[in-house]
Amino acid sequence: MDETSELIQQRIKKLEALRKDGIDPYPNDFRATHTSKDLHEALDPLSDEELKSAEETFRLAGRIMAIRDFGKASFIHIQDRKGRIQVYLQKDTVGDEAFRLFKTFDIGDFIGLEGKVFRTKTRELTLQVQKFQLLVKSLRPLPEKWHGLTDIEARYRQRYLDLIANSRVKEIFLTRIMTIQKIRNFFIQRDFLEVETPMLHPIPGGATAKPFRTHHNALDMELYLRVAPELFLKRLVIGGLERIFEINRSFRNEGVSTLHNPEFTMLEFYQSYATYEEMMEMTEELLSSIVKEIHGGLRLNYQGEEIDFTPPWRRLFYKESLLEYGKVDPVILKEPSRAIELAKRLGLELRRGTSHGKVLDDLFKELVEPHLVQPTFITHYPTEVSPLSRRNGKDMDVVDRFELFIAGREIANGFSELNDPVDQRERFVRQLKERADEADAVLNLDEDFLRALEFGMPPTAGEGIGIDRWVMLLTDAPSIRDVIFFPLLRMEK
RNA sequence: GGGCCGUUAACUCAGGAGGUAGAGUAUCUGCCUUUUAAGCAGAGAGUCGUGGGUUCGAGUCCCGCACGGCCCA
Repeated sequence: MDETSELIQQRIKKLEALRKDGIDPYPNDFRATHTSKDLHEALDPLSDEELKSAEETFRLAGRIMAIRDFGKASFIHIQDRKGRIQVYLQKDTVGDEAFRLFKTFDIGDFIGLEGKVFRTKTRELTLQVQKFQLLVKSLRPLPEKWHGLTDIEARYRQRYLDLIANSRVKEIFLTRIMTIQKIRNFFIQRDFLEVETPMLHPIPGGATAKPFRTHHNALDMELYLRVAPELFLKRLVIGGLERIFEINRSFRNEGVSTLHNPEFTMLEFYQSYATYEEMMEMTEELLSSIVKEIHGGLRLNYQGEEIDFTPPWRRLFYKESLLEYGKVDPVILKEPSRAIELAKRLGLELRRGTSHGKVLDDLFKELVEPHLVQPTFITHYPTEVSPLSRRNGKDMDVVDRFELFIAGREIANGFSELNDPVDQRERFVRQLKERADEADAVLNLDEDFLRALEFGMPPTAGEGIGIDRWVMLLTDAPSIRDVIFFPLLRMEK
């Protein structure tokens, strides 16, 4: 503890004085009957006469957020899990000794209250306290009442203070929580089962991202934190769980940015006897219903841009998007050398390789993605960059896959699943060859997954949705760190 | 990894051109029984992120480092 702080020293003295007077500064025997919200909802609509005749006694508990002291009476605001309410204490009502005790309380302390309700001259619903009890003595001063906590680093490191001081922050996280609940309900209603699959993977798969490495001591085994749950979820589909979803963490050992946190939450879902086209429709339904429930309509504002979620959303072939938004010469879609030429001219580094598909993908990220502000499905991706997707029946070089873009960023990725085990093996092998020159690539063929596929996977479509990014859109958050309680930061000092 | 910006009291912020640190909130003391950013009077509170350097003198200028933010890769 910061021993030099005068403010903390003062509060420790108060704590000692309480103990000396036989008062437990940390009791746990108070039970509230109501929350602040209960009172506001039930009593705000009442007339003054109705309120006066209400004889009910209420018990509330909360943290003291403001004190306005008048010598022989005090107004305070307390904050509980549902909000705030004003409280009035009078010396005459609570008694001299109790009032003296109350005067030692600080902003930040928790207090239990019992009393009746009235409305002040300024028409604020207020609890007139008859009895009260200290519930917790707080030893550190809270952030300032007016500006709150604005230091970004402090807000992330001490999220508890951010939550106490900035009501908007609590709203954002409530939206996140509600969103996940709605997603869960959406799938349960459609006869999907929520499952959990391993986060510790012997072979990282399901996405081409750098994994975190770890080690199991007893088994003396190298393990990786999963980069995606995909391959385990498909094993479950093979096992007969035809409709499943998982909402949980994946980990990617890559950069940190406003769109990337090393651990992030993904929804993945799989439905047998469905195609990527049905997945697109389900995505429209799912996401627009969430927007409607949270915003009351199908439009929302994200960082100054209005986004309209009214279905159906635009669908555009991958290559066409390069022509339309990227304004590229059509020859670039056919001639790998010309594509590389353009990429170099644009100053792209092409670190993922110079195959035609990879280069087109880099061009797509650079030229097309930023323009996809309204919800847009890009479809017909090159097979080369889609190792887990089923080939298109009419064109073997593209797959039955889509990615959903909103506000210039990828939100979802879905496809008809590749269930041809021979094709899957070939694509894995090709992937391993391409990555052989990457120093930190983990090169392993997931033989068990291939064996599982050989038993036969029903025709299935699957999809992943980045929950953090989706919540950013819903809450107008500019950084992914604003929607993750504890984003990864370097150690203090 | 590169560029730019930030780090001053518990919190929010000022500190011109280098001269030894300020305000508001919070805290403490006094007054005040319907206030709500309550009010009035007074007081205390600082390793100016950190380590060097320049200088008679550094919060301020220079260099390194740490942490954070934004942009780029």
